Amino acid sequence: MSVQRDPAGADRAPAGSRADAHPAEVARNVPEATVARLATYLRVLTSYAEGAGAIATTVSSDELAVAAGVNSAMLRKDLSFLGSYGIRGVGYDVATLTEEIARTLGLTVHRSVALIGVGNLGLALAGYAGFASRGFRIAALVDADPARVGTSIQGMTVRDIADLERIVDEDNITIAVLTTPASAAQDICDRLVAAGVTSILNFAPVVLTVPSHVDVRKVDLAAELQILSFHENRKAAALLTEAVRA
Amino acid sequence: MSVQRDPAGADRAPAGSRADAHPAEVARNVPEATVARLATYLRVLTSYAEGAGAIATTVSSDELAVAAGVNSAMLRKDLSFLGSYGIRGVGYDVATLTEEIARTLGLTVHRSVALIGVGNLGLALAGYAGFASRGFRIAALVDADPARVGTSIQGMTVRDIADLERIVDEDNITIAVLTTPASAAQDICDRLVAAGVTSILNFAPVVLTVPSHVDVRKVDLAAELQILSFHENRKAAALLTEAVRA
DNA sequence: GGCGATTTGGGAAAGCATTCACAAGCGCGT
DNA sequence: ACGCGCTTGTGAATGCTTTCCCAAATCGCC
Repeated sequence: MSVQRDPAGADRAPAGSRADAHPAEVARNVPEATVARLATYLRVLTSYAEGAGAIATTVSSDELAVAAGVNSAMLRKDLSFLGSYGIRGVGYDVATLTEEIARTLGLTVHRSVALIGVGNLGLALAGYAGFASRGFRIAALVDADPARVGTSIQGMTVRDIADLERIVDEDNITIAVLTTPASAAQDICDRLVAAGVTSILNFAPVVLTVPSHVDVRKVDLAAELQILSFHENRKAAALLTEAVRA
Repeated sequence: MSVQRDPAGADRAPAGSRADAHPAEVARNVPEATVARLATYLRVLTSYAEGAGAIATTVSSDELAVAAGVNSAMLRKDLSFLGSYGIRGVGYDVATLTEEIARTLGLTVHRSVALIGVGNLGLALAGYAGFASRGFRIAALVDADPARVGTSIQGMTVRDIADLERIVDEDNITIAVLTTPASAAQDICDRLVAAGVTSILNFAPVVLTVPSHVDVRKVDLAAELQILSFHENRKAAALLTEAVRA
């Protein structure tokens, strides 16, 4: 998602930067929609490698597509943006593909993530195993509440929002996860950006305004439910008209 | 269908059901991308109504678009799917538009939501004010862990997953939020569907397989970070080539 | 060494979504 | 009553995604 890419979202790099693909491993310009799916493919591949017994060293686009819940043509096109790592008549080597996707997603480089706002949701995210197991480590927990600052969570000490700039700088934070109340979000966002953060995952229900070099992804939990509600409504209406017709 | 819809996602109703717009308030077939944005518009409108003093009883597509972080032409097109509720030369009446969006999203009907899995994330969601304030009430908390079953959270008693079918039935649950471990997700999903649930918000990092009449939305937190990571990578590469050129 | 079964890669078509651009409608001031 | 400025609603244009489809590549078998 969501873009401020929520559902869709496009902010194009306005400047040229055609990135003429010469310097070895500059990722070709992969479409946004593809990037979002790469993460899924990677997860499936990982589970293949460990889970199912490492028997299958190779996987076909069809198998992988089924496991990832997408059309196999789409999967092949997605992978073709990374280069030609498949073998015709055979499939994709699990290890190679895994590595290639991980590199494209920039997961081979360590990136420090800060979590701002240690309320209920922040707590849950701090302990979320999925982050750790998929290549991310929370490097700092930050909060504004004096009652929380200094306490220890998951072996980390919660630090004071007053020191935000210093924390970003010292720990080389480039990605921040924002779980503050809506009222504080834009303010903290501005400070993060000023301090050098260039990517923000925003759980606060507000639209953040950022300079064009900063990426924001929004996760709006209530919106997700509302979208489901819409479909419930549609289904109910469909049933109704059907009943009327009968 | 049975598409997962993570970032984008389109599943059209394949069958006819042209919904000839006769039966009063059948929602015209609103594009998926639009539905996702309606939730945002609704939030902004609500904050207008309360927050900024109820002075402005009307709002222009430009104002609203800026507040929602989208292009004003897109906003107008989005709203036009609901019907013609604007007044040329003036704008949209805040109250009318709010109501109209809420109705389109099916928020005027009460829907019971069950939360399955009361781990860290589940706990956070149970207490998430955003749900309550935006029209959803958690009607049931369910977990498999005997240590948690029977405990009280947010004034609700955690119930046993063994009673899942009865709970869904008795409380008339149509929407379920899944925050179980990945390994249990598909299994519980199947039981939910069999019991009559038709919409699922899935936080477990697996692709759920469901019949076509069931909607699934996936929220993959680690994937969000990976997408940001990709953009970090791209930005770094852009800087690099720029430096080389100089 | 060649043949058939398989599976990728990618051009081309089809389908959606976003943006542009402007005519049509509305209110206000005169 | 009328014109002017403002703002909606929407056809057309553009751009992005997905799907279709098939030639080219590879393996295993005879």
